[in-house]
Amino acid sequence: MTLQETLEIHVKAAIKALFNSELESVEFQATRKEFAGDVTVVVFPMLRVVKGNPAVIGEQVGQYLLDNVDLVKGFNVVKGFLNVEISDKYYLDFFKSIKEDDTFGFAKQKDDKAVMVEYSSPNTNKPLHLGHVRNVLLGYSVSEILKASGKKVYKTQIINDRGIHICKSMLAYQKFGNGEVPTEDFKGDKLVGNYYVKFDQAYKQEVAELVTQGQSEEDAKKNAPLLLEAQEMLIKWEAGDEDVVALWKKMNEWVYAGFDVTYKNIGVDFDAYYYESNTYLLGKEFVAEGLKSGVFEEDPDGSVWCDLTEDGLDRKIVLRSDGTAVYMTQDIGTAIQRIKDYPDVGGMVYTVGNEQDYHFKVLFLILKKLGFDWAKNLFHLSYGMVDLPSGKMKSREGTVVDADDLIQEMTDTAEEISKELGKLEEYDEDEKQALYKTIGLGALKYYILKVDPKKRILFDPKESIDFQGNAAPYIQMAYARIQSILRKANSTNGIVASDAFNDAIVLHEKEKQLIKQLEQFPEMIQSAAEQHSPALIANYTYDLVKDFSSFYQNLPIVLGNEDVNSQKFRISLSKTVGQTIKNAFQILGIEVPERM
RNA sequence: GGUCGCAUAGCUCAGCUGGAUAGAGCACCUGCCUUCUAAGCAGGCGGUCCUAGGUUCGAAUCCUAGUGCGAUCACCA
Repeated sequence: MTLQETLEIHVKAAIKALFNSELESVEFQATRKEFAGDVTVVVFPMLRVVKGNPAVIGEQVGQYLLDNVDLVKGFNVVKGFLNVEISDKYYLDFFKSIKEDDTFGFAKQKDDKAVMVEYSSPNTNKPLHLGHVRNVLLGYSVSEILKASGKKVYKTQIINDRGIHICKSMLAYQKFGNGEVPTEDFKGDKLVGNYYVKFDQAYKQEVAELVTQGQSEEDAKKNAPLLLEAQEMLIKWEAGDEDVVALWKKMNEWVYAGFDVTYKNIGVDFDAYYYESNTYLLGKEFVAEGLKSGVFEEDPDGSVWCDLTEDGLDRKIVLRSDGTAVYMTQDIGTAIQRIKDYPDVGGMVYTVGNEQDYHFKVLFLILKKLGFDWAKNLFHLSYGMVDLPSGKMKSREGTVVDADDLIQEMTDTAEEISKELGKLEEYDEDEKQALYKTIGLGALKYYILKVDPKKRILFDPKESIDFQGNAAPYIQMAYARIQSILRKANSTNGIVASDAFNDAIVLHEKEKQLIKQLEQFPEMIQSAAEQHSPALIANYTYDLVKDFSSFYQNLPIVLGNEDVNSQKFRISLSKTVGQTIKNAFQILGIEVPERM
């Protein structure tokens, strides 16, 4: 039971005993640091049940708690706020109960339904950029947070491997490729992306020529020979043309190999892959079923629609008049297929940008109408775009921040800073490189994850990502320091963190603050899971580390600490804080270094 | 035009179900490295919480209207 739960019972009992009234709930908050006390009971809401002066009621309740509850050792009332002081013993007992738990904060897996989390979901015609990075980091972290909250999780993606976009790259490759193949220094996704850009350049040139020949720009865009050729290619692909399919397979394989390197670089993984080239057919089957059951309706031209006007939305097309699938078709198919493949899945999370809010609203509604009971457990993890100062990133125009390049730049920056600080001299080259990556990548991940997912991020490549203050390296530094302290303690006088300390500890304010902060961690994971927000974990970790840094700079832990019992306690406390930092960063997907 | 989202310090962001004098980091200014790592600590400066109404004992938080920015409303994905 948490401290608040315990106190809630007693406050209710107090109101019952003193005023013979029933309290629905009790409102708590942390006591502000200018007042004495640890937990504050807000008296105002009680006035609905108990009439009287809030200050007087606060006094009476406080006195009751002091008389009847062991862990309460004092109180004071300021206006309508009852500040309750909690005994050190409570905090020490709590700390003892968690200090040897390396999985502190993580809930035991509950035996309920699994969640499938979709993220990344790239097109196969271009490399991953900063926008994908936000998607991938969010999806991965939310998956890990859900796991830590006690859920079983499958990570998945839908790969948009067919369509006009990949045909454009293919066509450009056919025309200008001269048999170029990926090399170790030039990944396949980059290669294919280059031909996508080349297509666009050549296409624009054609359009311009047509316009000088007198066509309107609108017509020219439709009539440019390259576009017509690409569309022809798509038709051939759908018809199963051997040459086209062979080229499509070859180029997609190049892209997948390139993506794998990037994912590995970022440090994310997947449990299941779905390909649009498979699922769009599936969607058609379910559309046919929905047509029979009356969820969908067919127009005279043969197109199939879902009428959502009664739900305040529009009519939505689910099949074109020529019988081909649209985006919605395949998403319906994919969702149903996933549940068939993983029957233990009871809900899904889609990590997709907020430009598709409407699409998912419609998708979820259609799945509900089709009668799937799991449709009520679908969640669109909608996040804001990552924009540049110049505006939106556009792959075609080459105005993107490439994922691989960005990671390399962050690693290089970490190296520069480390050298400036002149640390790491005694490290060998491999260790150094690994550390630069840990710090650089950590800084990038933290920078993105600490922001509320639904807010958009403006990324200015000229302004460097922070390595100080509310940033990953600050937190990693604290972790490394703690490991250093543990080594020091062991080498100085043989104390290890698991050594028992006795109860003759009088908690220093900074020690108590740390324990209070630790106490928050499990519920922080639960609310981060409920809200699908890694930002909560990031900000929590920062607060914990700030408290630790203050503790570390103001109190002697090993050296200069005469009291062996206190040494043991502080070492143990440091170790547990370190473990909590590690656990928190693990679910953000950020590594911590043993030294830095 | 309809719908959805966002708006807090010069900049980047916290602020949970309404609660005490709105908090951090960066930047700027002061101190602190011959004890465990200064990517740090201690402190200072900095606010019309977009505007106007409303609900409430109490509003950055909830409601209404407006302003600004973004997204979306395709037989594109």
